[in-house]
Order: sequence, then C-alpha cells, then structure tokens
Amino acid sequence: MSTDHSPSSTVLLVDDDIDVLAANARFLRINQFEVIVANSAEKALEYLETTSVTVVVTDLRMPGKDGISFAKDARSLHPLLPILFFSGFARVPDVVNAMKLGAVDFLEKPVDPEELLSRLQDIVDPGSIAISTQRAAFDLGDSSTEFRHRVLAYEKYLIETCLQKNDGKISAVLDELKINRRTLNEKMSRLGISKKSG
Amino acid sequence: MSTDHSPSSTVLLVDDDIDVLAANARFLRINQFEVIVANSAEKALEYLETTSVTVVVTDLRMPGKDGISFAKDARSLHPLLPILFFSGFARVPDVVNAMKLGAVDFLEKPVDPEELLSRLQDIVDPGSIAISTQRAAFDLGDSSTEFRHRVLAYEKYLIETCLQKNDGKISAVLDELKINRRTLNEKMSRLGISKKSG
DNA sequence: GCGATACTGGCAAATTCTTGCCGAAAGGCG
DNA sequence: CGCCTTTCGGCAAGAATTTGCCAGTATCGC
Repeated sequence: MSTDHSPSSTVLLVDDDIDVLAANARFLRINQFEVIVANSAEKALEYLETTSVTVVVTDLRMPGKDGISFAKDARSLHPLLPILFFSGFARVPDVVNAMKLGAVDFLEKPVDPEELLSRLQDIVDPGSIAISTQRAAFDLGDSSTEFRHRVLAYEKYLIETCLQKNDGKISAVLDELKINRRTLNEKMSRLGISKKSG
Repeated sequence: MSTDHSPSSTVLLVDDDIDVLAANARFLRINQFEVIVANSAEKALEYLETTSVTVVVTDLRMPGKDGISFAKDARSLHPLLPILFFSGFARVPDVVNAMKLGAVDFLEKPVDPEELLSRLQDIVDPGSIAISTQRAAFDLGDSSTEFRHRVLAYEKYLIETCLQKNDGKISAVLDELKINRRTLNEKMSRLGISKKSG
C-alpha cells in the first residue's frame, strides 16, 4: 500500500562510496524506483545534462565537487529538481546552506533505508504537497506568465492536491485549508475544479 | 551606510537565558534595532498576538514551549514573519525542521553578535531578499497552513524572485508579471516587500 | 536650475471576493 | 418513504482588492 508512487520515478543517487551506493540502489529498486547511480558529482552532472530525473539524492561530502556545489549546478540545469541531501558529521551551516539551496530534506548518515524510502515517497507521491514536479505547473511560468494566472494556478494546485489527498472529501479540504465552504465552492467553480478526475 | 536598514526594524528576541537576552538586546540596540525581549515562547506569543515585529530571533531549546513549536504558532499569527533560530547542540533534524518551517537562518550558540547583526541586516535590509522563507511557507504542506497564508506566501515569493531577477527594477517586474503598477505597490507594501536600493 | 526618468503614495470609485442565510439535490440507511 | 449527511448554488450585504488620477520625491545629466 505504501509503495504505489507514480509509475516510473527515477532517482539519481550520488555518493563517492560505492558500497553505500549499491546498497541504497538495491533497496530502492526493490521498492519500485528506477535508480541511476553516480559515484561523483561530476558524473552525476554529466548525466543530468542530457537527462532528467524525478529526484536527486546526494551525499554532502565528496572528493572533488561537494554536494552543495553539485546541487547548485544541478539546479541550474533543472531549476525545480527536488534534491535530498545526506551526510555524516554534517555541521549546522552545511545543513542550513543545503536547505537554503532548496533541499527538500536532509538525512544523516548512515542512512536508514526505510527512512530514505519514506522521504522519497513523500517527495514523489502526487498526494504529498512536498516540492515535486507538479510544482512546475505553477512555478515555472518562467517566461511571461502573468502574475494573476500564476497565483490562480497555484490556488488550483493547492485545492486539487488537497482534494486528491483527501479522496475528494470537501469537508476534509475545508478543514485542512481552513477555508470557508462557500469560498471553496466559488473557487472550485471559478478555477474549473471538479471532484472526480475527468 | 551599513546600518541604515529600514527606519524602525523591530526584533523580537526570545531566549530563556536572561543574560544572553540582555547582551544581545543591548548589542542590537546599539546598532539601531528596536528590540523586544521575551524569556519564554509563551511570553513572546503573547506579545505577537497584539503586535507585529519585523523579525523574530529565537532559541531552539527552551523550557516550556520550544523554538519549533513557538515558530509554528508565531507563523499562524503572522504567516510571513521571518524567523531566525539559534541553538547550541543543534542536531541535524532540528535544523532541518526549522528550515522547513521557514526559518530564514540558523545560527549556533554561542551567537557571535556581529554575525547575528549581519544576518539580521540581511533580512531587514532591502538589499537582500531572503527568499527561502517564503518558499518554505508555500511549499511545505505542513498540514496546518491555511490556504490564505500559503497563497500570500506564494505571491510574496513570486514578486521577490522577480525583483531579484530584475535587479530591483520595478518597471521590469511590472512588465514581466503584467501587473498594474499600483497593484504591485499595494502588494509589496501589504506583504512587506522592500526593494533593493542602488 | 531644468527636464527626463523612475518610483511612491493618497484618495476614491469600480470591481471582485468572501461569506452568512436559505433552500435544495443526491446518496445512504432503516 | 422519511431522515440524515454531505454538498451545491442563488442572493446580497460587507470586506477587500484593484486601479486610474494626480501629486510628490529622488536621481541623473545638461
């Protein structure tokens, strides 16, 4: 029941320790993720240059290019790419920097595979409101999307996500978003949201 | 010119250690900040219920309500309030949670006054825009965030990002977001956005 | 100083959004 | 079939936002 994330989520796993890489990759593959591995930031970037993935999981400390610097480059290639860091001996400023850079999460090494899996599912799962590819819908209006439209798109996204998460139960959405029922109705009709997927 | 942040920036300082409180307050006051102190989260919240401040600086570990919990409550009172944490012995998950909650920064205790000052100026100063806060605010679906607040946070994020991208040029933002000048002005003032000055 | 450019802000009318009140439709249940 | 729960929508008062008009400040180059 917990492993039914979207059909083909690809994880790019980056760590200089090949053993860690192999172990985690295997575990994630068992749990229905497609996994790409890279034992250096450079190789990972090479990969990202031509292909996109659903989420990146990277060590913070690596010989050569470190995780932060890697994340920056990765972000410039894919602005919305969710990045999850892990590291042993992480110091506070490292964590802060990673999060400021937009990390979705930060785990400590050694990584508990179950923990990692659970975080990844949170990220990938359409039901979760975590940073995910869906965000592109409203975030990457990059070029000349009007402010108004973007905000509406965001509202729509919020409501739809919440609806989905609550299995279409209006009352639950009402409660979760702390919004007046009448207002929600209005917005749904204005934004063209219907309860049942169609 | 380095200390000419907006006219009266009010800092709410929260720490259970009165000495720390006094020392930091004094230092910040010397540097043109208006400072309110509270030696417990509860007292700070009491204050925030009736009054607003520019930025909150709080210890993470406190007897009674801790920093994270305090920040959540503070956020529900003032959705866009920048919150800066500091703590000794902070563990990674603490930092991660704080940042996810939308902390603008996280300093280690003992706090270097100069460092704190510099960070505060970064936050308050029109020159630099701390986007991470807002991002977290609208990205993080941490259940109890109201619809309204999230939308506002998103608007703020959009505008600040656009401002930054265009080097603080209002006219460029106007053009890019296709928004009425007066409306942009209104929103900026409502959302507490200040622009970069030359 | 003067004009041009860029930005801000008060004011008020126009517009849009919010929300309580009330009635009603749909589905489940005994 | 009545009854209950859940959701929907018209209506209208009230609240909030948007926006045009107009004036004011600051900077820059001449």
